[in-house]
Amino acid sequence: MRMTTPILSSVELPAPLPRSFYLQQTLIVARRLLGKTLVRRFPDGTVATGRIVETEAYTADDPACHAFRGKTERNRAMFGPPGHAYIHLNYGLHFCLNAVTAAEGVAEAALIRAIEPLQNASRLFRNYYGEVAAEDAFTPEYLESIARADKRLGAGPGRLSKSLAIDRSFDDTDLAEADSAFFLAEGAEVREEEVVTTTRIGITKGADLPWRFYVQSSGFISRR
DNA sequence: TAGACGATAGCCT
DNA sequence: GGCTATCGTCTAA
Repeated sequence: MRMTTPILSSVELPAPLPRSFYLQQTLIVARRLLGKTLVRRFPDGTVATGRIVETEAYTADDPACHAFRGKTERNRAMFGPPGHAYIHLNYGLHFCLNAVTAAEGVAEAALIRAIEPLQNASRLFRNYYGEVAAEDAFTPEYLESIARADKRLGAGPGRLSKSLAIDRSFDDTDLAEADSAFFLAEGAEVREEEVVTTTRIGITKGADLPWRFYVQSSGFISRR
């Protein structure tokens, strides 16, 4: 028996973080994004949420930053106002979601590398794996519980984008606007002793900078 | 306009 | 832990 996907009304949705949040130093923003809530509103009106547990910072004077060599068509969003999304394709396969930081004209961003599914994890599950034949054999509650425990749905920037059905067409989405397809909202505070600060993943330039942050206790980290 | 390579993830051993 | 699919973007010519 198939049950309908739970629909969260807009009344229940948390308010987006103010644009001023993204005007703090990029390293501070990356750190403070830990614990925040990523809210995704799908075209059919259903909503899924996740808790951010891993981020990285990219600054204008950082050789690993896509905008290091100046403005191009690809990185245009990073030069725009803070609080927008910068989404790029990586390795020809995976999309990566960034929150643009710093004042307009200054190209910096925080990469969101991992989330823990919160509400409507089964929707992320479907996005990631496609329609599952065995789905009808389980209760929605059971599907939701296994989906919430599935680390593939959020641990890694490419997996995260696939689960949330986010691609390059969402580049420049306003993350401080409640009507956007997705935005960032307040969440549970992550204590300082819970945060691990380390070097970034998968880059060769600026590889020694400790600009990656993750929640130590989370099981949804892309790489320890 | 060709050539190089990248902010990865999945599969195989 | 190693290998590789796969393609948009940038750079140099």
